[in-house]
Amino acid sequence: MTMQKSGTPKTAASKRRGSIGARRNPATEAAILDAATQIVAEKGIGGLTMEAVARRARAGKATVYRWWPTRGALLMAVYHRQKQIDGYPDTGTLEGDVEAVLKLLFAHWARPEGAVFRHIIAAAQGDDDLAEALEGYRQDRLASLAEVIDRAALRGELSDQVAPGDMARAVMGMAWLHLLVNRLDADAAGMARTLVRGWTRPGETAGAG
Amino acid sequence: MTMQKSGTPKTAASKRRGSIGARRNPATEAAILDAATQIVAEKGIGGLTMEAVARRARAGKATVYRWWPTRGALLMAVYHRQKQIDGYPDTGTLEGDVEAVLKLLFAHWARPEGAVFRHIIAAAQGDDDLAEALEGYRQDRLASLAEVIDRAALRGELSDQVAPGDMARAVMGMAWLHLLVNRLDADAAGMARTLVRGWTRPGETAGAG
DNA sequence: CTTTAACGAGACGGAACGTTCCGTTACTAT
DNA sequence: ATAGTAACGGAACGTTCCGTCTCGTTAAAG
Repeated sequence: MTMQKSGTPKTAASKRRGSIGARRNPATEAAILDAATQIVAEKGIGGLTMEAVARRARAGKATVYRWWPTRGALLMAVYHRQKQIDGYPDTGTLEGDVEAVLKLLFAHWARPEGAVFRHIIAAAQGDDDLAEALEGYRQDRLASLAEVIDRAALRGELSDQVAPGDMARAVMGMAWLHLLVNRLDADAAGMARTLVRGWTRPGETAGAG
Repeated sequence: MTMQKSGTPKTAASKRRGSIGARRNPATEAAILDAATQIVAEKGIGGLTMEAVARRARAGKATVYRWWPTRGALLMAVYHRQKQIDGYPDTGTLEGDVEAVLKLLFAHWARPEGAVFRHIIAAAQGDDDLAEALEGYRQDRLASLAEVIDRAALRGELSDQVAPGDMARAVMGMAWLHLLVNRLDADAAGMARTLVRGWTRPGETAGAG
């Protein structure tokens, strides 16, 4: 008499993670995030379906949906899990700092797991919730860049002709552009030079009407 | 014996666009691109399914797929159809030109049809063919920016410390960033100033490393 | 012990996918 | 004139994924 229904092995604890009671199972959370990370790294965002994640994690779809109601939420969780770039190095000059920032970002994004971020930006274009989450994260990153710029200001290195906020956005824009067009191998030092130094000849500041 | 199958009105030419022989029907192409444009403008990229396009255009799905094998290809066609920004104005200064470029781009992207571009960038993140098409378009845009920068060089306005290619990419990055985070109302003049003028104090060029 | 909630598994209807037929149409080459 | 060719609208097909919903099981909380 086969008591169990279908393929429900009750033999060992090795399989079937199962509930640990009326509370969230950390092992399940980890398994789902692991699965999602692997899938994105292997097949890109196109392969990341809630079904595929549940399958690989040996989890029920309901469990996935319970904790991450949308694919965007799941993506964001995957990225947050591995973001640990919080401070940027202090090289002594603004240009050196900007170069270091760009190199750090490019190196991070070039990793298989780091590639998730471009898909987050992409998905945010059609997902308001994700767009909001991304905007929060972006402001956080801008604040980090502001610290770099503040340091330059304390050194007395900064011009008062341009707004620090725009400086941060220029760096971010340069970084995102190269991420989105898959040019993470570009010359970060040259970019930093272009951003930080003026484009016009020194002392000749052509005053715009 | 009912000769015609199902609902095949043979009464007038008013309905059923139909074939015009063994060649592509321009009316069909227009109808499909019109439908796609309308759908994106009305419901955003999320509503743009091949089925919906075929429905609205009163076209067969096979016809849509015949000419635009992927949604990305259709998106690109919609955008190409309405892109007519080819030259940028000559304001007399690099900073003025960059400001004009940014304002033109922001104004264009802010239009309901112009919003397609951000979805193209998004879709390109997971579609190699579209990514390639986007890259071609991007190079074309970079070339346009190069013209602006060349004009400044001819005026003798340009510094020789930074690469013109990086200048163009910095402008593009700034523009794309604001497109992708829905900040097309930002201060283009300030951005232009930040990009073109140096960030550091004039005459004090802090030599890095 | 009873209640509660998370767990794996999977059935369900719906939507869109991309493909494949069909019969019709009209240009094109013979 | 006649046959060949290819695009057209339309519809049906099987597949995949969606998000919701039940199950029976498990173990903490009360």
